[in-house]
Amino acid sequence: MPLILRLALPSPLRRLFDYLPPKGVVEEQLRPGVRLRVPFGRREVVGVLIEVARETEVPPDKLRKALQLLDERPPLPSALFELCQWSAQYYQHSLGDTLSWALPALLRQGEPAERRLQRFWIAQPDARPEDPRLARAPRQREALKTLRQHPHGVLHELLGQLGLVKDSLDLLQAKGLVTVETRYHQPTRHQGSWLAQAELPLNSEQRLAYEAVRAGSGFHCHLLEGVTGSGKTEVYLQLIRATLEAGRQALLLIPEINLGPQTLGRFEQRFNARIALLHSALTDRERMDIWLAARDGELDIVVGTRSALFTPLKHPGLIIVDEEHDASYKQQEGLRYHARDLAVVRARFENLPVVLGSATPSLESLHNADQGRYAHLRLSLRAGGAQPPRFERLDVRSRPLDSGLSQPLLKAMGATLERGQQVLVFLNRRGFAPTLLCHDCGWLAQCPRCDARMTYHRGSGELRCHHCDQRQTPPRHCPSCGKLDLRPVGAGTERAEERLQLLFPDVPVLRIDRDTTARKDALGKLLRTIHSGVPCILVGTQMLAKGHHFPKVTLVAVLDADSGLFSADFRASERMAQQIVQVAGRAGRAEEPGQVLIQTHLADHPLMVQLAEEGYPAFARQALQERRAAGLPPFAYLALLRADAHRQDQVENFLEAAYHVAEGLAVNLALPQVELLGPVPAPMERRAGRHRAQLLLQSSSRAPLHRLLGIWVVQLESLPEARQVRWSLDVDPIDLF
DNA sequence: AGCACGCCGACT
DNA sequence: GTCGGCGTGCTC
Repeated sequence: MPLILRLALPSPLRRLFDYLPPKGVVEEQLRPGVRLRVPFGRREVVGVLIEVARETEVPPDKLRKALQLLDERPPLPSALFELCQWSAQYYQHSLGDTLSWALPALLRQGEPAERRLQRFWIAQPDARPEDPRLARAPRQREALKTLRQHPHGVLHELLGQLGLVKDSLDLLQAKGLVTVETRYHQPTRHQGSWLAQAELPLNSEQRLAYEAVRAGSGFHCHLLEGVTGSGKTEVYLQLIRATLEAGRQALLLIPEINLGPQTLGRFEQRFNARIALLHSALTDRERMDIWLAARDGELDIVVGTRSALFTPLKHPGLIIVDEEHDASYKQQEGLRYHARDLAVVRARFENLPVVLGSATPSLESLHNADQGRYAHLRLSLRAGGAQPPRFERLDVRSRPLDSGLSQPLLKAMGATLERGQQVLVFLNRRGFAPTLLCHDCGWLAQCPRCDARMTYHRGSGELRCHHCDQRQTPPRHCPSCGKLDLRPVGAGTERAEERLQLLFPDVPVLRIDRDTTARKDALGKLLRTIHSGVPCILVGTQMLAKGHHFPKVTLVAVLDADSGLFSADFRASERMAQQIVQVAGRAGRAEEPGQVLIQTHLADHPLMVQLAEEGYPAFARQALQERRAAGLPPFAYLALLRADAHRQDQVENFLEAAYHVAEGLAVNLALPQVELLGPVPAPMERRAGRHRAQLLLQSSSRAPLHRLLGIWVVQLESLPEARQVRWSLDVDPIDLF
């Protein structure tokens, strides 16, 4: 019997494919984890060997021969390979596709798993621009000066960017003033201490947290709940220093915002270490070089967003997930993994400590801490004894609103500006107005492709759908009754900006949202104005809630907090509270506590009261109780089957069929814990011209749910109704849309 | 998911 | 006459 190679292939199909070995390849070379190029249908793909078997169910006429063995040894270390297998299983995703998400693009295209040697131009240490041989060679002199500013050398490909000309360098090389080195492109480190800069002293709470993480050995998980300004980052830095001293590598995950450069800067100042930042602008080659360097132990610290979780580490010592509550850790397509949850799984597999940090922890993590699964560490003291911001509910029931702004709020803003301080207005809604309304007949500007209103953008003079990016010029007459009285209703950031500029003509009003920061460095320019300290008003969306610090802002106004309290999504209130607290955290400085005014029509709502009067921890307690009472996560486990299609009946048929299969499984497998809710139309039934619906599975415990899911998805794949729809299964969905 | 095959509308 | 629309069938 010949050898049978069982491969995971980059395909959504949740099964392995069997092949015969390529010509001339012997059994010893076929180690699980190596890549092979194989014919697949009418194309060639790269697969990963899962196992070598002696027999196969596949009829011999279908069995094909693999084309080429691509690796001598498996490129993916076994710990990570196991993490991928676990993830594929947990998220009910195809293993081959899961591996594709984890491997650098070049590896899944079949490139050799080798780093690229590159040429670097380096000035000799004793080369001086004053060298007499350069007295009559001004261009060489300039080139040498430029090169001397780069002690690690300049990549050959980047010479042009620095205005360096190869001819000058060749001449300098001939004089022995410049050399070319061929080596890997990677950060370097000098001999000696890991610290390039002294550490800040830790306060008592920080020290406790630091020591708690250091005290354990092997896997343990810590929830570090630290209010803004309490110095979480310093704790991270010192934990990383201790990790480096132990000869190990650290992995830091950050949310998907532009905080990478800022974080990297801080790390580079602090450490004499080899640090890499994984960000979206990297080329495939750069990404693979970092991946390989980390795997081979040639990087000390890896910083990156969600997908960086899959970076292999030769000597892993610590994983930190910063802002662990942030929704960007959940991937919303393909393999729908949650990087925070997988970080904990990975730490368990690799026997490491993991730290989840946030000022506003997710209810999931708080619950895990309550259950004793995570150690709960708290940082409540602000640096320099700064006072926490004061929260005030501003009841706007029966108060007239002027472009979404109430009189008391405007008064408070005026007073703040008069004192020479800055005001931040938080409004999580872009555009001028959420919709256009005909005052005569009630017609609303509706997106033709979605069940949603179109937002009116005055700046660009168009109606835009924020769900499918449909754009059109607003009608002059009402399309329904022909009258001319079309009015923008409600207020977005654009309208708030315009109105505030009218009301406060003497101060700049800076709008910060996706529309005003689309151009490169537009955000940087706005931030520089803010940091110059002039009194001004910032109007912005959640972009303002993340990362930045505005010491001159002493008043934060939250305009539309209510939407979080009556949304259909059970997580809306948690998100709203996190956003409010995060925005509030941007404000204030040591001497001057910030003031936070929350405009609301629901001033008596228990969650609102808790948040404003007692802060986030009390809010979270209250919200957790409500979740428990309602049997919602984290007290229950969810899986959501989503489907969409051109025709509504196709979606219905598929979900009905899926329902019956699941119902049958629940009975046959005796899994009464698993409840089926639906199928129901999605909260937005039509989006981008497609009909959407979903089926929710809810269970009081995880094991029965997963038992059912594993069998269910395989059956869904072969359902004839499935061919007419696009469907996906979301395990632990974070939003039900 | 790709990719090809296959059968019906407006055009270089 | 053909280019190309997306239905449907398959991938060891």
